[in-house]
Amino acid sequence: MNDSDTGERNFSIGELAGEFGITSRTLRLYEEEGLLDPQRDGTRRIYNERNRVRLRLILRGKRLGWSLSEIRESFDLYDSSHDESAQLESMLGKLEQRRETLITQRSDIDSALQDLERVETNARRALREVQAGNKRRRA
Amino acid sequence: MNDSDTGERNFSIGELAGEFGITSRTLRLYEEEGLLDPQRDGTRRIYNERNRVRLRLILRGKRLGWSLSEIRESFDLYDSSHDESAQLESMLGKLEQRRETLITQRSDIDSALQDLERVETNARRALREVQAGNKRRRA
DNA sequence: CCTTACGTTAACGTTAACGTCAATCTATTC
DNA sequence: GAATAGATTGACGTTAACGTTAACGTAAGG
Repeated sequence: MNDSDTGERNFSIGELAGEFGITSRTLRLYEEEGLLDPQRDGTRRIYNERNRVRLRLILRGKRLGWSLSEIRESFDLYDSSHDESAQLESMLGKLEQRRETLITQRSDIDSALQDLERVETNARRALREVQAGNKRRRA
Repeated sequence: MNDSDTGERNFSIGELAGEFGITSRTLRLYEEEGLLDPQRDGTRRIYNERNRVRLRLILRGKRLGWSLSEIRESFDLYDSSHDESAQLESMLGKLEQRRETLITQRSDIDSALQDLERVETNARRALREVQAGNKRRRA
């Protein structure tokens, strides 16, 4: 084991970037925006498994079209303190909001998929017809 | 019926913007980007039902995080000619790609919803505990 | 010791998706 | 007919999310 004593692997910024198909610049930006905070070896960034999980969450958020600040808010939501009831209630409200947008997003996806299938069957039919026409012309 | 002879209603840019919660600027931009092309009454834009349907599709795309050019590409895909088999095959490929990203997006949504539920039940539990503590303290 | 690879910060550049504002036109209303 | 409401084009401003470059440090290898 190259690292301290836990059975955990560590990663340089370049390794992590390569693995996830992003650039180092992007990782530094995410850190600047408070989405990641890797440890340091002197000045060098060291990423551990926990950081990788976070990164995966960030990228999932991006695939859903969230902005970096929306992603940060979701982290804040998840990490927020559980001691004041006012806090907890506002949190539950925000969670409910998120759920709603996720659900309309899912129904948007479903209708987009339906549209897609319509277009696809049309295209397949058209393709068969074109090919049939070609056969006749060659005969 | 205020308009020509078809039973269709027409809309000014302001009406349409108001109805969909966007600004006129946005509608003009979408037109500039080739996503909409309303008729004109002199210089004024006139939107019909067909334009509204398009707009709805645009906004659905936005909710899914698509860029305007991705949205335009999807329109191009839907409207593209059905006469050359090469065209049709490349089209089927692109459709397949779209389907894949939609499906990973949907599974992203599902896992995000699961995370959300975990956090929510935790928050509810914490809220009950806090409230129980308050009761005891008041007693 | 020199090169090469990889890292650092800082700063400026770029693109998309609008917002904002100015100058002007048109139709309606008092 | 003067004012008001909404429309037009054109241009410049703004923000987010990076890309790119400069200037520099550091560890490994030949």
